Amino acid sequence: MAMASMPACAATEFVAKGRESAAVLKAMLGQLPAVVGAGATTPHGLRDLAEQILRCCDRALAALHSGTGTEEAASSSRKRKPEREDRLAAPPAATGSKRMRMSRGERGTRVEKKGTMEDGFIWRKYGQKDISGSNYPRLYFRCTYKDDRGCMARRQVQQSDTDPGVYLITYFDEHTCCRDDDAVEPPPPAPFVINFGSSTASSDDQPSGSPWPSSCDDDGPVETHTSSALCSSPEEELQAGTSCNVAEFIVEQSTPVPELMGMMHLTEWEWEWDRMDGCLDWEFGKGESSFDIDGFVRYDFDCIDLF
DNA sequence: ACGATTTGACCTGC
DNA sequence: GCAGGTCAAATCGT
Repeated sequence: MAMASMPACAATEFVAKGRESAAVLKAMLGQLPAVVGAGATTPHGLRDLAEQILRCCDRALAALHSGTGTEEAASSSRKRKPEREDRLAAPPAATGSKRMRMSRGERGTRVEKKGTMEDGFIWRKYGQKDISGSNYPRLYFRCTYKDDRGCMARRQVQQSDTDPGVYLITYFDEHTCCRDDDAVEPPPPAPFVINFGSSTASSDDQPSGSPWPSSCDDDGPVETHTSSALCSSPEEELQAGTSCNVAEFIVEQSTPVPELMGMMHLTEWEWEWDRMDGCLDWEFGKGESSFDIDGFVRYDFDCIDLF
């Protein structure tokens, strides 16, 4: 809750919102031909402009991100009380600093998922805590490959009080287990899952302990390209407004920060689509649109000065 | 036997 | 002192 480095944080939020607005604009422009009718003139200039705004915002975010990130890293190395000798004598730096980070409210990337808490990664539960004011405990997971590959990715999962079918997932750190050593063993391949319409039910069928989302079980590894298998690309899809309606997408997992984009091997347009999707939720969620709001991920940038 | 999960204790910031 | 995050021994499942 504490807003560390307030100015940068606020700037980040503003830029993020501006970027999302641009993404919405871009999406709306993309839909225009479908609305007006096939063959209608595409406002290329406007779309280019929107894309330009998006790029500028991305760069601004990246700049802010890196700047505050180093700031954060520097401040996180500040003094801390000595660990208890009888328990934590061996690795004081690692455990101590991490605990400090967490305790003082390290911000992660929050994602809301419906029906399942699976996201394609394999997690090991390491803790559970009852949270005051919440009906459900918070579950703490770390990457299964923490020991094998030193992957420090963590996540916290909490069932929504208002909608028990919704899991509020907060991601911390990035998956290094799937970034460098592809040669060793393919990482869990479906960090980004797009379900269609009835996905929620199949997700419910999924045993909660299973590491894979149901949509992965169908076709094996699923990446964002899955959507492009049905639609040549999300943007084209938006333009075409065909049967593969954006409104039918339920994006069940995403990490909006650029670092995670890299970690999930998203291409640029996937990233654009990813982000845009969230924006659509954010904007269209207000009312009149036909988008499936409930299923959409709600991005929460908080302050992107983590990592 | 081994790995994953549970759960109480511990640590830290507020 | 409290709440939240993590650790690690105990327990469970295979």
